[in-house]
Amino acid sequence: MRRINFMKSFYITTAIDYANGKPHLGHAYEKVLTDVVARFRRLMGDDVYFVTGLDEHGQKVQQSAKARGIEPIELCDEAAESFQGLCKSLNITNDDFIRTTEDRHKSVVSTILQKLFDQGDIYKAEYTGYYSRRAEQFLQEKDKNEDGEWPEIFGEVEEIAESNYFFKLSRHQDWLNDHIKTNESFIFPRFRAKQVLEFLKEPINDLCISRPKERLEWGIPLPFDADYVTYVWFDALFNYVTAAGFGTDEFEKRWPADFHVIGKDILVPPHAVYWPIMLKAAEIELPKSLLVHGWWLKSGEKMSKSTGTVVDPLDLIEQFGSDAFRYFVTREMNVGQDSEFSLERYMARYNSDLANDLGNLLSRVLTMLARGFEGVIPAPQLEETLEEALWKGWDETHAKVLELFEEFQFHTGLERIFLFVSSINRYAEQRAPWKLAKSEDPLDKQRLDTTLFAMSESVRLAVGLLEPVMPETTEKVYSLIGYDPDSEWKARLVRNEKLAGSTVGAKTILFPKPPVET
RNA sequence: GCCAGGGUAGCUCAGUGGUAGAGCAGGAGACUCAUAAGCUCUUGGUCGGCAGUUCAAAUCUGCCCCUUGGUACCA
Repeated sequence: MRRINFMKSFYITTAIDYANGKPHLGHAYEKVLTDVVARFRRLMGDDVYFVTGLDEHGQKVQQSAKARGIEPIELCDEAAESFQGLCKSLNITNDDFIRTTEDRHKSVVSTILQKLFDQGDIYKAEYTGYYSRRAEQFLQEKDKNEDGEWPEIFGEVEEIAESNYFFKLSRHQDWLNDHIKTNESFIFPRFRAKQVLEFLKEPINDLCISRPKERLEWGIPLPFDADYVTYVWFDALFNYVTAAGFGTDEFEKRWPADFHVIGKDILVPPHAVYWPIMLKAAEIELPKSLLVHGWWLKSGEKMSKSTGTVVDPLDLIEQFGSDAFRYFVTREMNVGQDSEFSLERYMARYNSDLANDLGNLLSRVLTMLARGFEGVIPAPQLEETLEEALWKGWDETHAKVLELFEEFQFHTGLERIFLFVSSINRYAEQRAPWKLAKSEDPLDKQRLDTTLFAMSESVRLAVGLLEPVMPETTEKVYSLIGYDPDSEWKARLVRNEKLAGSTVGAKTILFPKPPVET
């Protein structure tokens, strides 16, 4: 008898990136966003399973490999290394990295395709269109010039007929329409669902899912016709199911996915139309939710004033650390909307929030403790109005930020956290421990102890809340203030007096500022 | 064309019916523990435009303008 008392995983995925390309800001953002959600859920106690990966088949990969005189798989291996390197440099906590050329995936795709073929969801038909031999692809009306001619780059264009396999989409159109209407949480942000419903108002055509092998070899063969490979969507989308362990015991623990994190460009039709219908036809449960993010605008186009060279946003990871990068993209992007990337904004956030407010605060605390307390955090002696206000501020921040993070409002959540950091700096000014230290009054001595404790404790709390976004910083600060994070996250976010008696580390510059450009 | 998002202080953005907000940038000041950081005060907006609903609108309705994206077998 099978035991059913397992805990359902929180299964979250990114879209898989196409192997014929280099990592850019958009890839980096999607991984960071997903990782922030994954870390947040993990800290909240969920059993998180997080997968990202690479989409490796298709015509462009085949063409690029051919142009370089290498095998397609060699090109994919390079890309896999490159994208996995990106994950590593961003501190991404994915549990798996799926590649669509892996046997486990080919096997799943074959199984599904055969099932759908057997039950009549896939049929063969002839397709007529304009074909460019040079580009090795069929062209669309929109590919034409304004004068109605085919552009030069396509060379000779001829109208040809080709037999292909098609997947029946339309039979589930009404069902999908109903599903999206009734499941409010299926698409986040909600307004994106309107676009899908709009799309579904018109009758949808069936989806061409194959390419003849004579045109495309680099793909998964159709199990029921060796002359064809499957093309794009069955190959790419089913990665989510493969990675969840379809066909193994793990599958029922992980599936359905809690979130597919995707860009707005692949919502309609792939993830919101093809994917649900494919799953419905295959009799597999639907993912619970699609988390749709916007785009970074003008990425990589900003010029450095001093050198005149283009700044690659990804260079900033190495230059200022992964936490700074993660902070920037999470703080600036309102999930669902677009945001503009610029070096100026980046440096403003880095200098102002990270270096001046947070990093400098830690410096002051460590210096004062080293100077007057031999590096040991004193116990609090009293609680006056200023302390009460500080802790009240924390309670409000803590509650509100968790609420915002639950709703993916990371940008506002981070804003709240840094408002709290500011309040610690304000508290320090009001208490002025550097003045208290010079007083002979015993009450002032009590206040001094209290102040240093309160500053240390509030910094501990603030960086604790930052952990999903800035895990390295959290760890580093914990270590510097002599805090052992042995309890679970929720408990660590509650104020206590355990820091009293801790020995702190030497003064450390968390976020060094770059030399001022002149 | 149609559909959707955005249009709030110089910049980036919060704010869904009740006297316009934050951060950054700019200006002034006091302080000195600190990464010339932090703190206090301050300049700055007829909330894209025009109508309408309402005792009251950035917030609801209509039209228009600008901008981003989608408009399928394209990754």
